[in-house]
Amino acid sequence: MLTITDVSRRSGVASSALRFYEERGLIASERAGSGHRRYPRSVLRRIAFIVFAQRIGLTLEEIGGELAKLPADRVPSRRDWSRLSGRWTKRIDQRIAELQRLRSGLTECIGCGCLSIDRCSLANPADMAGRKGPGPRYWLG
Amino acid sequence: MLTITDVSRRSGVASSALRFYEERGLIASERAGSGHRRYPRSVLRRIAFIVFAQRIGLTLEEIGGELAKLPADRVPSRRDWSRLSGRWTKRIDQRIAELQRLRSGLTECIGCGCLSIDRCSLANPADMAGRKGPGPRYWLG
DNA sequence: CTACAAGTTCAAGTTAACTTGAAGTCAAGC
DNA sequence: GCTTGACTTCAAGTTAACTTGAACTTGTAG
Repeated sequence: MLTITDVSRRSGVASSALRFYEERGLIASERAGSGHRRYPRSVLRRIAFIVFAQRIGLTLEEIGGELAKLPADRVPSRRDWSRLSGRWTKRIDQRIAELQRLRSGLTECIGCGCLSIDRCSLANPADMAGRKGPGPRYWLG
Repeated sequence: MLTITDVSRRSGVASSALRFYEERGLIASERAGSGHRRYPRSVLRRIAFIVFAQRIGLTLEEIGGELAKLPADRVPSRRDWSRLSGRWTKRIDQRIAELQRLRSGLTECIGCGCLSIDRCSLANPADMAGRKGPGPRYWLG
């Protein structure tokens, strides 16, 4: 069993953040007789996944929802993690696709010269995007 | 010259946000005799770039810094925007690279079976990353 | 036994990027 | 002239994800 400082050091996540995650139900701890937190090794993997997911762009709430799908009664198996992993990989691919779309918008609108005309959908997306809602949202879908 | 509501509708950015951007020096406006804001058409392009940059992941402060490099004395030319565009495209590529790194971490660490051993750099990055600083930062560089 | 480092809780502070509300001004239609 | 809607400023509120501080307890080294 690890102390909060052990976990903090090994995961790179501050103790205060670990307490915060616990409060939000993302991780759990047992308590020593003293009231001090004690963590099983498996918490490190859980935390690593939390950090991954954050970098992918998930909120703590979403992450909590995902982690809640893991079995509560046992240490998650490779298969369990694999399912999560798959969903998150999908998210990554979506985000990459969005970034590529943004890049196209950026280079095409410069390259094609449409920056010189007012009807350019970059400069003036409401005109082009129409039903997709107002504004640059056109590019953000 | 456009009113704030015109600009808001055409850009998809709320009036309150436009005032906020002005306060932060990201955009500018002239005033009608009444004190009401009046915007030149060119502000739409500027706002579109702001929205783009935000989706890329730049903070308003960074965006302000970039926009400050545009000429203040005239409406930016295609060449001016192109320079910005190039820098932001670079940012996009970096972010895509990071996401691909995250995806590798996610699938490799599941796929290779290292999730079953404690020395896995995903579950326990401090051990592997060493000098790169503590924790999952290893994957985030 | 005495330090003092590490842990605890709980409330309040922080930053980004806005939004909301209050209180008042301005413009257009009837 | 009056109402209504758009506009103004300025202060304060909001959400996420933590951090910091206060006040106090526990564990450990000498």
